[in-house]
Amino acid sequence: MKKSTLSRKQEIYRIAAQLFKEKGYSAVTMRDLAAAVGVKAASLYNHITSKQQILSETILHIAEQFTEGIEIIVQQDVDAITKLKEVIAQHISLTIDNPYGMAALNNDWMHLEGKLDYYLELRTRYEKRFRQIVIDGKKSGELKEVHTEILLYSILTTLRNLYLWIPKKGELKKEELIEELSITLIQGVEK
Amino acid sequence: MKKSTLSRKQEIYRIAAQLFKEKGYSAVTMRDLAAAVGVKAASLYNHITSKQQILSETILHIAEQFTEGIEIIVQQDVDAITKLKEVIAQHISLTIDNPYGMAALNNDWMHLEGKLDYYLELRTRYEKRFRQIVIDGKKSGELKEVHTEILLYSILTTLRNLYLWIPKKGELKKEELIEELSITLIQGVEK
DNA sequence: GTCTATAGCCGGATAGAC
DNA sequence: GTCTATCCGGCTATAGAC
Repeated sequence: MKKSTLSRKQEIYRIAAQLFKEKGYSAVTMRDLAAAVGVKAASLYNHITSKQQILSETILHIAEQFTEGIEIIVQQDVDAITKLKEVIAQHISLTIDNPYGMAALNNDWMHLEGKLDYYLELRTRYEKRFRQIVIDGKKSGELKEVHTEILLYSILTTLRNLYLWIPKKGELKKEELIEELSITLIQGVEK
Repeated sequence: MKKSTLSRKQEIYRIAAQLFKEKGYSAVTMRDLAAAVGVKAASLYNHITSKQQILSETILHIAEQFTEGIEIIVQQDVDAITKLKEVIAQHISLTIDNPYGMAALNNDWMHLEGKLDYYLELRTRYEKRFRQIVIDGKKSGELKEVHTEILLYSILTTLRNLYLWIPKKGELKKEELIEELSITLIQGVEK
């Protein structure tokens, strides 16, 4: 049946992403992956077409979600702080959904072979939307007059690396995390 | 002369760190490194002992600087906000000194073979000192009552990834960067 | 101190039996 | 759909000529 084939493929993708997070794409061998799945390396090829395709689908699926998401956020008729909070919430949601994929997105994008340009285009578009929110927020007086790129990258870096510690904080509810992280990133930590 | 041998070795280390930043340790071959240096792969071994040692020395040298630095900072008799600013300044200084080494420290530590445990010990010690500054700051009322780990990791992640964009911002002076980043991370971005 | 040649091993992927 | 066997190329590192 198609369903069982699909879930077998997805299981391989899921385990691959975990291994990619631990050692990076280049250091994970098909023999490693096969052992983690519980088969021999040759058997993987009944379900997948190549190692490269695992990486490519994993990364691009998430990158598309991010770029589509922020394009919806920027179009809304709300203030910049609200948009920033929605961006933070989107990062938290997507990271909770797929922390291992987030690791691949962050660390292994340069190993994309055929679709590197497409990935870079998605990332550039994402950063452009994010930057526009910051610029608008400074113009409207909602945000401080700090250097745009510093503000942009300091927030974005924290969000992009959430996968490093979110899995450990299973006890923290998603809504609490959004609230606390919004305070930390937007209002600062000083009382 | 010893001096020229040393600088040849250091040149190889420097170029290796640049390649490690671009593709990651595992994806950089000794042939890649040799080509970037301008010799054949076999010739590298007159100056270095192994690929692994390049990684190991690069990472541990920086990790030791961080851990030694924060141990001096925490011992000072100043308030928590001042200590936080000094930690930020240390990250900026060490990143400007060696941005490519910072990339290896962040992304390739898991490929350390013999000295992984030592690295992890240094990192744990560093995070422990940083956490203590946060806890003290909350106790003294200087810092908000947000979740300690959220505050810790959101600041630490931004600092650890400075190497990603600091090289591009060559026009920004170090003191300005320290000032602006301190504002962004500590006081927040909302006006 | 750099080179060519190569040892010895491991990589992704395929062929074909079951 | 999984297996064994294998292709073929690339990997780190060494040997030894120059």
